Amino acid sequence: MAAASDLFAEHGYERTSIDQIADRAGVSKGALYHHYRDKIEVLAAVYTDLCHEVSGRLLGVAVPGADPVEVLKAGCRLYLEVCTERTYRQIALIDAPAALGWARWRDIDAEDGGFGLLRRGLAAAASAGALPSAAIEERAHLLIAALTEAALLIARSPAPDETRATTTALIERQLEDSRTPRLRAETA
Amino acid sequence: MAAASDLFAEHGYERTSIDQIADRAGVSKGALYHHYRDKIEVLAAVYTDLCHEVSGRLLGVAVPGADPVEVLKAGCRLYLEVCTERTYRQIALIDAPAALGWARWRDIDAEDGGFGLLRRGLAAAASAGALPSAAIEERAHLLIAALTEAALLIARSPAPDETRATTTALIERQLEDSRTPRLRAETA
DNA sequence: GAACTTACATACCGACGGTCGGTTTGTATA
DNA sequence: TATACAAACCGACCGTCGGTATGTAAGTTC
Repeated sequence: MAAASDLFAEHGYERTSIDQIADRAGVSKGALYHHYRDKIEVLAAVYTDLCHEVSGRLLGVAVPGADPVEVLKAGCRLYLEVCTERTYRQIALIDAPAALGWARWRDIDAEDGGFGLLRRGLAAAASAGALPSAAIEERAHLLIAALTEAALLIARSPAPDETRATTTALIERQLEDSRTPRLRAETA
Repeated sequence: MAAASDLFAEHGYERTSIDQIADRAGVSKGALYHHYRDKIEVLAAVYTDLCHEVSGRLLGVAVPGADPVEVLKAGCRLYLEVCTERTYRQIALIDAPAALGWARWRDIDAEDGGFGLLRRGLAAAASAGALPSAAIEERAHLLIAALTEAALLIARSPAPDETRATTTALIERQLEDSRTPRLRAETA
């Protein structure tokens, strides 16, 4: 797994051969195929692992009691930072969707990764009355897609810091705009 | 090109072999490689063509003199319909980004496809004062990413019409929210 | 200790992308 | 019509790579 992760991150999934992974791991091809049905399952395992790791890091920003929309914003900021790390970008943003297919990619992310947290975050904000409770699933999809796009845009930008600031502001603005309007009495 | 387009649309890029394309086109492999440097260039050509075609269709919604934001909304609605067509979905949304890479995918779309129109539409809306003129490039990216995600979500949805309505509403709402606030005197 | 499972290793297969030497067809010139 | 050259085209061949078949040594169970 570590060997595969390294090679995928460095050369991409397609350009990494099963033999290379086996060699790096110090085992034979047969051993590898004993543990994984095929190459794609290796990627699925590596990606799932990565999702777990990122989930752990993202959970750090969830301060209980805080404004749920602010928590979401903080999560988005941190996620964008994670997205710029080479390993996550290559494996989770580029290879996984291409090789696993969009559906499975999102499913794994929803189960074990940041997408799942995002959905729960939106649901929490909705049940706290801060966001509309309608179309949470769809909102989550549009948001994660925007974050992913922003990450790739930042990665290619000649001025990454600036691009990050701009896109972050746009996304946070979107979150702010979608707040449920408060009654005047509630507005402190 | 037509042969390749059909096969890609039906079986996907990876699962289509050069020999199949050549056979279907009634030429030899050598002839094919005489016209295209490698397999990826065949996809690039097919995708570029597809972008042109879609651009033409999208241009139909641009009514001169209309509210630029409304034009954008209409364009988004039409684009979402295009996205649900099998050929466009498979080639432009699934295979092209995976095989060409995100950067080249967006570049072609920006040059010849809907993404270019979107950018110009946002720019037009900005210069008409309807949208902020800042961060147009980034806005365009976030919007096209949302549209793409919505398209794939719709394609997988058990209730596609409903999902399309929901996502369309969310995206139009976003556009509406990002209007530059008008002075009170201007608001008819 | 026989039957069986697990965990590997090695040799091998078929498909596929891409190359290359060579042939045919088209075209400009004399 | 003959010559020269280029563009279009053919199909056999090669290397790589994902995946499989076969073999084997070390437990585990009864």
